[in-house]
Amino acid sequence: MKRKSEPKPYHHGDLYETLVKAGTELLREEGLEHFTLRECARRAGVSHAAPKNHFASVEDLLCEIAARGFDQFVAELDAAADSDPAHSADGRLIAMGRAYVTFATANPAIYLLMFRHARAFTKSAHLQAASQAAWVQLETGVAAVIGPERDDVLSRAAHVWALVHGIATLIIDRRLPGPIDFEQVIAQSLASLPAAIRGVGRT
Amino acid sequence: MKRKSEPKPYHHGDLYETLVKAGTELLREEGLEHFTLRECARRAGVSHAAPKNHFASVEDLLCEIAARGFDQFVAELDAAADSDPAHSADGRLIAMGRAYVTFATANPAIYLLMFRHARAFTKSAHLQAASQAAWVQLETGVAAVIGPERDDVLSRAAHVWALVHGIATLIIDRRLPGPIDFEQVIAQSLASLPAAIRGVGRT
DNA sequence: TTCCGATGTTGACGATGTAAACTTCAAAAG
DNA sequence: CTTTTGAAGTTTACATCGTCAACATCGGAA
Repeated sequence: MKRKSEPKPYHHGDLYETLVKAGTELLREEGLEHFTLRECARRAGVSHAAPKNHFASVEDLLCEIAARGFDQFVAELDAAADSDPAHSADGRLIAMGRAYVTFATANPAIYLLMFRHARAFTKSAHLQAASQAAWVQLETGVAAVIGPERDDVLSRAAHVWALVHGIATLIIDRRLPGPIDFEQVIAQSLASLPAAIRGVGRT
Repeated sequence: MKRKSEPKPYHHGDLYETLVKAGTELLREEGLEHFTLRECARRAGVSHAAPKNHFASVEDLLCEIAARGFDQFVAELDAAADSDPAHSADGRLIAMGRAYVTFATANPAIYLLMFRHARAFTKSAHLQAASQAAWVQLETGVAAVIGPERDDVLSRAAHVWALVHGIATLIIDRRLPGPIDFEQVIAQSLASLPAAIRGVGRT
């Protein structure tokens, strides 16, 4: 038959994409703690063992979801950096930092999956590539701020990452005391960043 | 009988302490991901349902373990601050930051339980008190650096916390790229902290 | 000495991830 | 056009988990 030209190769729809989509929604709604392979199958309308044909384990499905999260993440940070009106290196880094925290708080469960979930990060080529791209992006931004000839680009990039990652996770986990103004924390922290990574006594 | 004078009130030993101890060891050995109430009971030598008499749920046991972790954590940070040779506010804050990261990397599973595990933090008075003490400790250190009359002590304290929390979690989760020198990251990040939270244009 | 209630055990329930055996069906092979 | 084949999906099963309820045990209060 094949009246539809979309990829519907076998009896059911293309379950792979359906599962990734259902898994992403489940993650957004219930969080990583309540993420369940059987619930993904339920939402996809198949039996609980059907995913086995497409994902060897629940980790494999999570890896694919995380990899797609990284793709979107990198794209949003790139867009933010380019939208900096002053087109200065400092402005680009700060804009990226803000976009970082914005992505994290807008997609908390996916962010935590991407940056916290420890397991099985070496098993997916897609995930490794996307994750690597994010790091290169950060390194480039830092090098532009402190100067590419510096020998501490790596550790300064780690400094930047730690700060925005810390802000993002503390907000997501609701660890900051009630009266704190998140916006003020973000603005102040990011504003201090270029000078901090440039180092006190250096150019 | 009671030949032993140690607290063995009923048929078995005092299971409460035994479970906390077994749970802490299990956490250190296997991590939060593989923490299991039944395994705690197994290690304590009791049946799988025995813990129910002392902890209503697995979360309750984790709360007690976390609370004790906070007690030790606060003590170590206090000791580190007092051991600063220069006795300067900056030096005390940096020493506390270093002790923070040291505690986290030395007790990764317990640290993650304390600062990451989202659930049920409002159910334990012990935990709430210990956690609050840690925050006050941080606020005091920050106020000493930037001046107690400043109106942004809260947000600057959040900045400091975010930085050390970010460093700690990135190291624990092995997210930093291989060639990075952790010690350099810690030293540089902490060194930049006093000036960063003092603000560029202020005293 | 008796009795009670806290403590611990046993067995059960539903949920999960995963494996194996079985079924279905589209497309390749003849 | 018929046959075969193997990927995709279903069913069943198993071990594990947290939690609950019914029962057993025994130290200390009455």
